[in-house]
Order: sequence, then C-alpha cells, then structure tokens
Amino acid sequence: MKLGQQEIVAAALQLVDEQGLDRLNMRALAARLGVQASALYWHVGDKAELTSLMAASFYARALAAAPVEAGWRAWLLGFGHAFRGALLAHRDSARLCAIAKPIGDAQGSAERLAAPLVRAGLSRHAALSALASVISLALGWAVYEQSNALHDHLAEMVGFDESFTAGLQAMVVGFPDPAPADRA
Amino acid sequence: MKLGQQEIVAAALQLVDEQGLDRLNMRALAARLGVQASALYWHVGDKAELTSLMAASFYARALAAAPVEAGWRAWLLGFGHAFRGALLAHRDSARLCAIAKPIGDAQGSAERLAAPLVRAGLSRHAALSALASVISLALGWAVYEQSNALHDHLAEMVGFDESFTAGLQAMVVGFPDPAPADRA
DNA sequence: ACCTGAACACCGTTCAAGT
DNA sequence: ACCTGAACACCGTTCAAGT
Repeated sequence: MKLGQQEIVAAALQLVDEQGLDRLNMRALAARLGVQASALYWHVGDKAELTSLMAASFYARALAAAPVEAGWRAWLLGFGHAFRGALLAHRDSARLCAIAKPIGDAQGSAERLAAPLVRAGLSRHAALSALASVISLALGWAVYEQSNALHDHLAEMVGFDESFTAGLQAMVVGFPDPAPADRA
Repeated sequence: MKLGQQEIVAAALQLVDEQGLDRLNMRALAARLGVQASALYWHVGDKAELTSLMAASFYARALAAAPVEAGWRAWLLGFGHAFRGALLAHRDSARLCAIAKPIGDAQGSAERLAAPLVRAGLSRHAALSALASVISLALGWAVYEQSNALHDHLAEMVGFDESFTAGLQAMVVGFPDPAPADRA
C-alpha cells in the first residue's frame, strides 16, 4: 500500500479515536504506517496541515450527509444534525476543529457549504450567517460533550442529544423569513 | 510581588494576548515572572491546570457581567453577549476553552451559572439545556472568529457581531415558554 | 514554604544520504 | 519520487538541593 495524504489522514483519525488527541504525534503515526516520522513530511508538510485535513474531513462528511433538496429551514436542521453526527463519530473531533487552522480556500469552502441555502432562496449573506450559527452551535456542543470528565457528570443532567436538538430547533425556527427584497 | 496562582494566570493571559496560544510555554511564562520554569509547578501542578484556570476566568467574567435580575430570555441574551465579550477580550480564548479540561467542580459551576435562570422561572433541566446552547453558540462563533486567517476573509462577508446576535436572538426567541407543569 | 539548577523523556522538524 | 537515519531545538516535568 502506497503512502499518501489519504492514508495518513485516515491513520491519524484512527489513532486519535483509539488514543485521544494528545497522543497524536508524528512518530506514533509514522509507526502505525510502518514508516519513519520524517517520511510523513513528504506528503503533509506540517502537523498543522495534518490536523486541518482531519478537520476538513468532518465538514466534507457533513455536507455529504446533508439533505439534497429541501426548504432552507429543513436543510439547516439536516445539516446541523449531519455535522454533529460527523463530529460525534470521532473522538476529540471538536477540539481538533478548534485547533485546525483554516486550510486552502476557506472562502470557497464556505460558499460551497452555503450554496444549498442560496438555492433554497436565502441571500448569500443570510445563508452564510445562518450556516455559521448552526456550525458554531454544533461545534460548541461537541466541545463540551467530548470533554471527557464533563461527559460523565452532565450526560444525565442534560441529555446532550435532546438539548442540542432543542437549541438547534429554536434557532432555526427563530431565523426570520427572507425579506422580499432579499430574494434571489 | 509574591508569586501565586493569580499572578501566574494573569501573566499567562497577557502572554497569550501578545504572542498567541502556541507560544505559551512554561519557560517563557516563568521568564516573564522573573522565575525559573520549575517554580511554577509549586503553584500550578500542571500546564493543563493552568489552561483550565485561564478558561475558568472567562466564565467568571461573563457571569459577573451578566444582567442581575431579568426575565429568563433577557438574562440568556445578556449572558450570551457577556460570554462572547469575555472571549473576544482575549486572544485565542476560544481555543483555550476547547482545550481546557474541566476543572474542580464542574457540576457546581454549572448549577451556579444556571441559578439566575432557575430564579427566573425555568426548570433546572430547561435552564441547563438553554444555557449550554447559548454557551456553545458563543464559543463556536469565537472559534471561527479567532481563527486568524479566517478572520480576514470572513469579516466583511458576514459581520461577526450582527450574525452572532441574529443567531442568539433567533435561538432565545425560539425556546419555548416553560410548560405549566415545569414551573418551580 | 518556596525557589534554583540540572537533568530526562519526548516531540516537531530538517536534511543529507540512500534507492 | 519517496524514504531512512541521524541530528537539533524545544518543551513539559521531576527532583535533589538550596534558603
């Protein structure tokens, strides 16, 4: 099996899932791939770039899992749950996203994410704004939810899933309908 | 000036404000305090504990800046803005909160934060749930907002303040009134 | 009680050298 | 083009020793 960015990112995610984010280091990752640590730098350039790639995979998976065509409210709800799902599928994913410095064309990715909302009738500004709020909400929840020690105490107290859903629902319902002048 | 947790945390926040989170290390921090790195371990125990203390200072400041008595919606809005303000007052604060492992009595702090909401008529569960959503939203926004490279691109595209306010407003308005059976 | 000085283990990264 | 081996700088942490 040849070594490439794909395999490296996959192995890194696997390593984090098993050992946690603070056990992710270039030597351990290289060992898992049967290679020397310095070999990774041919494919990745930087540990920061590696974490950015890992974070990007969450967004990509969320977008893929989001509803295809729907009203903008339904799409926002769907995407919110999809992004949350993508995060919860991996250990320490939220911390990973928080650490990750934005990669490549952040501008472009944002537009691509917002495109379904624009197609559904929101202005570019309203779409980006609402999307950022939904992403922020999901990311923030995941941060606290994955904070290991917190998890035990708060799981029973609050019920992460229902509470997140309640917050998301409230927010999306609360977003105003696009003003007539704001239509495409 | 004697060395204590207070001064260490303050100096650490100052250092991060000036140099950024990834330049925060025990040696630089010690040097700033005119002391040896190993001396810090008498007062702090751990770098993780230090970051937790730093993160805790944000929550404390937000609680202090929140409205004293108000309806639960108004209090939530006020606290949301206060927490956001506390985060934006320091560089890399959101990443700091994401990294920080919960300190001491997370249970107790959560209750203390939620107390004003309970006094305003929400059930304990509804209060914790709503509060967590507001905190998550503010934290999530701050993560993206402080992501240096992102800041430049997105600042004009979205308008962080208005968009955060819109999301917060929508969410708080969208929270249902407490059911009669759910009253204190 | 509080701090110094020196050390240890670990980690990101580089680079000449190999194939 | 892709990887090894060895090295460098840096950092968290410990601990005996000082005062």
